[in-house]
Amino acid sequence: MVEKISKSHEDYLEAIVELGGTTKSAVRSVDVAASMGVSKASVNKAIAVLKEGGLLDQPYYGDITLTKAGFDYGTAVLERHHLLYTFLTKALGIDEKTADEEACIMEHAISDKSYKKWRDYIKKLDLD
Amino acid sequence: MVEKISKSHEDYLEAIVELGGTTKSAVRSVDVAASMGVSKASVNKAIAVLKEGGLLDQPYYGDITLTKAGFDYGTAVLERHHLLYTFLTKALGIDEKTADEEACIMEHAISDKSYKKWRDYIKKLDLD
DNA sequence: CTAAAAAGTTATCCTAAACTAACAATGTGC
DNA sequence: GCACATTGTTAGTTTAGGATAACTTTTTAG
Repeated sequence: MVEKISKSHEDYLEAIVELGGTTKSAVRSVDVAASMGVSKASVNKAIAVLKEGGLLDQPYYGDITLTKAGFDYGTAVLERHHLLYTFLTKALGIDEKTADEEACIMEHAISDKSYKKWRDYIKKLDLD
Repeated sequence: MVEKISKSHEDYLEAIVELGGTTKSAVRSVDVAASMGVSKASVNKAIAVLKEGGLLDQPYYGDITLTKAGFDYGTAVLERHHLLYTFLTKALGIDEKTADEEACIMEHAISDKSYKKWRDYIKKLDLD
């Protein structure tokens, strides 16, 4: 059973996965900060919490690697984002910038059970 | 042009409309608190900000009435909620409780332009 | 190999949004 | 019409999540 974390922390995990972070491939704090548009101090604080929760590792002054749990969590958020983005752009015809912004908020709303239904529904639409 | 307000304040306006608040029909603070599951102190503080923003009126120790702008804003949020709820339950087959919870988050993500596209899309589905 | 740049850390502060508790105003039942 | 319950207000506290600034550590250029 995965512990539920805040939207903000979900965003951090998502960004790390998007930057190529895995259990093997490390990511730098400064890149997370740049990609999210937040200060490195904010990243540092979020990292401490996620580390505490067993979602990632970071040695003192070192780079960030995800744990299995952290990678799975971040990947799940990213998948929801992609799914919603596809639906908003392809099914509804919303422009890319708007779709991305709106997917960013909606991605935090979708439970595992709902995600599967969304996925099946979109698969049936057979978009492009 | 409508001023964008916080998700939290959108929730207050939505709740007031849901309780029957209009420019004519007043709503009591205590009912807003009960329906949202927050303290009356929290309602009081939110009301002060919404009043400041011209979205509602409340005399000292009096009931809440919405302004035209406040009613329109609250109604718009509520419409998005209903639309999403319908989509989640009817199109995706998500259970009512989950759909309501997830619509509560997603409703804050949808811009005016996107709302129209969602509405047209769902109309075409011809649900129930 | 060392000076400077870059990256990570820490301390402190700010804001939004909630809470509790105490107080003030209003409304109701007898 | 007064006592008491209900409702609204205010003050002070907490927590999450951001920021800046100063400092430490690491990396890199020459």
